[in-house]
Amino acid sequence: MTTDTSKGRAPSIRDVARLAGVSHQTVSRVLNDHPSIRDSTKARVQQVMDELQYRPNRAARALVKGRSRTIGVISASSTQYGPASSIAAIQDASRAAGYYVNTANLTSVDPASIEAAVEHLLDQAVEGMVVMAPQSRVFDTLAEMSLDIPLVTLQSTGVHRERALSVDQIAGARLATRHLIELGHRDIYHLAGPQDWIEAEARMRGFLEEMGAQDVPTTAPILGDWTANFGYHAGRELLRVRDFTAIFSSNDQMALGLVHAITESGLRVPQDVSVIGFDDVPEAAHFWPPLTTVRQDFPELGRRCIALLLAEINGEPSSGYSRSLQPELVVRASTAPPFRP
Amino acid sequence: MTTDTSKGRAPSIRDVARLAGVSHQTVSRVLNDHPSIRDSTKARVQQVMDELQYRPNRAARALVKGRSRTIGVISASSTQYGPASSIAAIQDASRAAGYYVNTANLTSVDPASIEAAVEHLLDQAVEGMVVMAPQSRVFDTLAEMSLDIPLVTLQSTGVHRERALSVDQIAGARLATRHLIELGHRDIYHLAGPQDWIEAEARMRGFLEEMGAQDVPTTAPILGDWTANFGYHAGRELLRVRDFTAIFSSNDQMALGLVHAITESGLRVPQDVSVIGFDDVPEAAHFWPPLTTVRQDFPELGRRCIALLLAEINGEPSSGYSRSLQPELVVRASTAPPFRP
DNA sequence: CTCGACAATGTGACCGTGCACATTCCGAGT
DNA sequence: ACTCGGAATGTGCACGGTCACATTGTCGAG
Repeated sequence: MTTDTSKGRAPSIRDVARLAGVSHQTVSRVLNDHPSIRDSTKARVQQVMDELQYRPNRAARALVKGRSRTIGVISASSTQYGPASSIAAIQDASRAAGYYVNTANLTSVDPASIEAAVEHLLDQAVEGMVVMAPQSRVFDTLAEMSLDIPLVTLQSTGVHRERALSVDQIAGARLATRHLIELGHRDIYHLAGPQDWIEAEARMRGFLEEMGAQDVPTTAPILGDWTANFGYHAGRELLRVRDFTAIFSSNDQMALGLVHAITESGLRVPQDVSVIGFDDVPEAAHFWPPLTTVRQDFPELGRRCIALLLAEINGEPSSGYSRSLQPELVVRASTAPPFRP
Repeated sequence: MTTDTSKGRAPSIRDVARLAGVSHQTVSRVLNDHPSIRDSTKARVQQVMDELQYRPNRAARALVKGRSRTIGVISASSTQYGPASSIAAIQDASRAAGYYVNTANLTSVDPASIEAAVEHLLDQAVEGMVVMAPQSRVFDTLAEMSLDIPLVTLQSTGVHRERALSVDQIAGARLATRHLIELGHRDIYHLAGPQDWIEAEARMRGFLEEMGAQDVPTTAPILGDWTANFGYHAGRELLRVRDFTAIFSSNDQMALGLVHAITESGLRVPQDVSVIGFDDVPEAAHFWPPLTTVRQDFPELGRRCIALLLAEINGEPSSGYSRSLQPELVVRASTAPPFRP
């Protein structure tokens, strides 16, 4: 007779049941904290489970319950500070809630690539999805696929049926712009992000709104690609004209490139040109000069995102969280009143 | 009679079988590309699958096969550029190979937290694990847990039984140190990472080795915490003595902080002090001055890691990959010959 | 014409867990 | 003593695939 669990397979509830002298169902009840189990029975079963190093089989449970306890994350640019912070928070929050997280990276934003990522997650039978791909095209593609699981998006406009959660980019951009105007600047450029990024568009809108509200004439924003490299080259280009005293960059990396170009040309930040960024990456405080910027709380975003998603998955009333987080102006040394000869 | 798939549950192979007029086993064979299936049959089945939007149930398959097709990643500091890049590459490579990835973050390095992360992944029945937590304590804890699944580690010494894969940190550190010595520096400080990080220790070793090999006397390295903030404060401290002409920082962030402190004190990089970093984060080229550093190919590391892990999972002969990647010196403007009065 | 080999397909059991529905046990109420 | 009811536990099946083992069909060799 088979005395041991030496069958190669991991022990199952029936193995536990046999050794504990109960039925497999009783073991199942112990696992699920059923109320009417005698304490002595429960203890005995649990002891056998420890001895056998029993571990419930998730696949079997998922099969019978029809639920995978897994959520999917679709993310572009997950190597960047902001998204990476949010993802880390999402993973922590999910794990705390007993959910597993499966991430699919988007290498490009063409529909085929997006569909592949979604299919990958659906194969996993994810119960919900978080989308952290800020290009508007992604959402168009997603909308066409008509998924029937809850969907929460970060960094989106939320024009489709999905729940959107984000830091208020427009408010942040207005904060940055107002700061420059209040310092006395009138000739302000905006170095924006890529046109099809929702966040880039929102920040640009905030910039234009605030400039309009304060009656400051504006020039057309420059469209960048988020990289320090682009900021550097845009800066060199801009310096050939030099009809400005301040630049609002749509993220910190491009601001870094701008400062690089400005410093290299012999001008000084902030005496000759003020530069303000967006995001407040951890290094921004140590750029030279330390960068004035707008801080976003990425981890909090990730946590709220999971709270919202899990609530929707479990059909709970939507939690009292506000859908929009407020960004915060961080004034450092890269902005100052304009020099007036 | 149940005409449709309107049972609420997703369609199963039996639903497909019924509509296609075959047995469920034939459907299973179509799914698994069994050779002896008539083309006409295969086409018919596939058509029904499309109509029903049939999607194989991973849980059921995992249950019967006893394999989850999932690998786990344990990672500390996943918000940093290096680890984040490797993780992204790991996810891409795994997806390409038909595997799913589950990530667990380490918020702290105490044994309880590590065990919790491992348990979380084990609950998922992962077939292999990647560990990207560079503190040596993590590996000690892991070794005690005696897992019986393949384990590949990045950034480790590989003294335990697991496979280790990493960029050759010692060689990189020697590269950086030699660069400074060749420029003519003799009074060189090393700002190291935290003592219990394997990489920090390796870089420190490389530094000391090269200094020794070139017969340059050394001072004791300073132990930092990787942050720009620490670099800044260490720099301020160091400047009170000023008995050096160059500093080799164990990563780019701390180098940034160093440069901040040096510049702030009125000295210039590289004329008065040369600074060299490690990692080559994308922004390093636009620090002021652009940072000389040592580049590591993080994505390649992730890819090789998965190649190695999957080979081990599938019992294949270990691939021809070398276990160690060579880093590369990137000379920019933050290093120069020392000023001699 | 028969037989065998192989291609094409079908049948039933099984993986580990949870659910619906028994069944047994035991004490309280009448 | 007898019924009743709820607590404690057991029985068998279902979930959606795959596997081992039939079963049938087809065709060429002897």
